Amino acid sequence: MNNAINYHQDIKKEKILEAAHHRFLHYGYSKTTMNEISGDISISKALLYYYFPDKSQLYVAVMSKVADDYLNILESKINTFSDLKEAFVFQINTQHEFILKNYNFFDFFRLNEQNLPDAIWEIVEQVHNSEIDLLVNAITAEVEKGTIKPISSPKEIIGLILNALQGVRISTVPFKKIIFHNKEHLDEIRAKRLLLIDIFIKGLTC
Amino acid sequence: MNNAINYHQDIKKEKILEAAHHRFLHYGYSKTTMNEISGDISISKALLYYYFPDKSQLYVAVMSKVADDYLNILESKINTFSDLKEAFVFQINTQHEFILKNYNFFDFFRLNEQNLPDAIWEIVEQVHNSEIDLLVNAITAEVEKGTIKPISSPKEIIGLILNALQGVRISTVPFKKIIFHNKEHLDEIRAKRLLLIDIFIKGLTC
DNA sequence: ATTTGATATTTTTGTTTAAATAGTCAGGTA
DNA sequence: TACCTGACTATTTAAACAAAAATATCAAAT
Repeated sequence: MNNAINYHQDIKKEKILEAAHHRFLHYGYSKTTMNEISGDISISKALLYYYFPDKSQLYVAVMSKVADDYLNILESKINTFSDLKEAFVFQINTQHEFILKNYNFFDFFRLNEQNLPDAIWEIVEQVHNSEIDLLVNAITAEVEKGTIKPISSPKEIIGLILNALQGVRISTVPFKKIIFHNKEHLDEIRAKRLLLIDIFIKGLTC
Repeated sequence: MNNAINYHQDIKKEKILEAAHHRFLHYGYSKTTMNEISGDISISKALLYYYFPDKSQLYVAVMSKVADDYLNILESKINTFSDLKEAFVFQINTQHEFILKNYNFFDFFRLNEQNLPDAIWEIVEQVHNSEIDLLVNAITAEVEKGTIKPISSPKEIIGLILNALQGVRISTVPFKKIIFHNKEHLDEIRAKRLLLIDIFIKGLTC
């Protein structure tokens, strides 16, 4: 019986999360109202508050679920690369697909535009750490193989390279007000990152 | 006589530019008033408008002067480097000192925070192009010497590397709301950039 | 244990008014 | 004629307040 109740609760929560995900993904945090979410699945707004304490925690729940998918992909692939470049290419491509699919949740620039709950930054950091782990693991393996020269602090170097990759922008106009990226922009950025990685790998090779 | 008049005008203009530079540097565009600038040099506000058509063009004039100093340094050094690394180290250090000295004018993040006149972006672009020229020149020389492997589009590669350097951030918290950088932050970023350049150079070397 | 309508509370938006600031101009001075 | 100013107007920003919208709560129903 307790199971049945929890099962029912879980289904309801799932439905809410799904509706919330849909709204947040398309309209962002501020431009989505609790009324709309409850309306989409034909429940009262009060019921939303029965399942989730407030809007910000609902958002975090949605974002956590999305992040979990990403974290699982990374975790399942860790330690499966035959070289460092393969690992980087995987990281770049996975992040690329992930952002294409979840633009409003993990596109860096959008995160800073909206006034999202502070709690999301822990999730962002967790994802970032997972990416670092994956790549540190790959680089360490290479060092042990002797194909990459020994590094005093692999974590620092990987962090630095990820920063550098993050810096890659679309060609026209060096900086200037950053506008939301569309698919073409993201594709261009991805291509440039892959180019950059080649140089990095070469630079780290013995 | 015409010369005398122009000479006098130039002195006055210079004085205004100096006062404006001081205010803009410390308080930024929006938080500096034309009253304050004129007050600082004990002239009427109307006189300001006699010499400069409006506030935004006064700002651009100040910024142009600052940029000119920078452009002159770059130009005087072009083609004087014995290798590519030296050129990159020079670019990083020069930019570093320049931003330390002129934070409100050329610190990227501050530029996007204030609502500056659009015309400044041309100046930013000009500076950026000058940096690219310097480095393209250095890399081309290296390719001709045979120390760096031939590159199909040097300008593109240099642009990419400058993007990457721009991406370098302070360690704590990967992204998160960008706050104005203090000297310690800028020093840390500079150190990391120098580290990164080593890898790049190695990656480009034959 | 779930669910809701009604209601309270907080935040956002819009409007008005006052103050601050940008910008103009007729006229003065050298 | 070139340079300069005080007094003025026009715009922009800020403050204060009301109205609307959104978040959040709760007593009562199932």
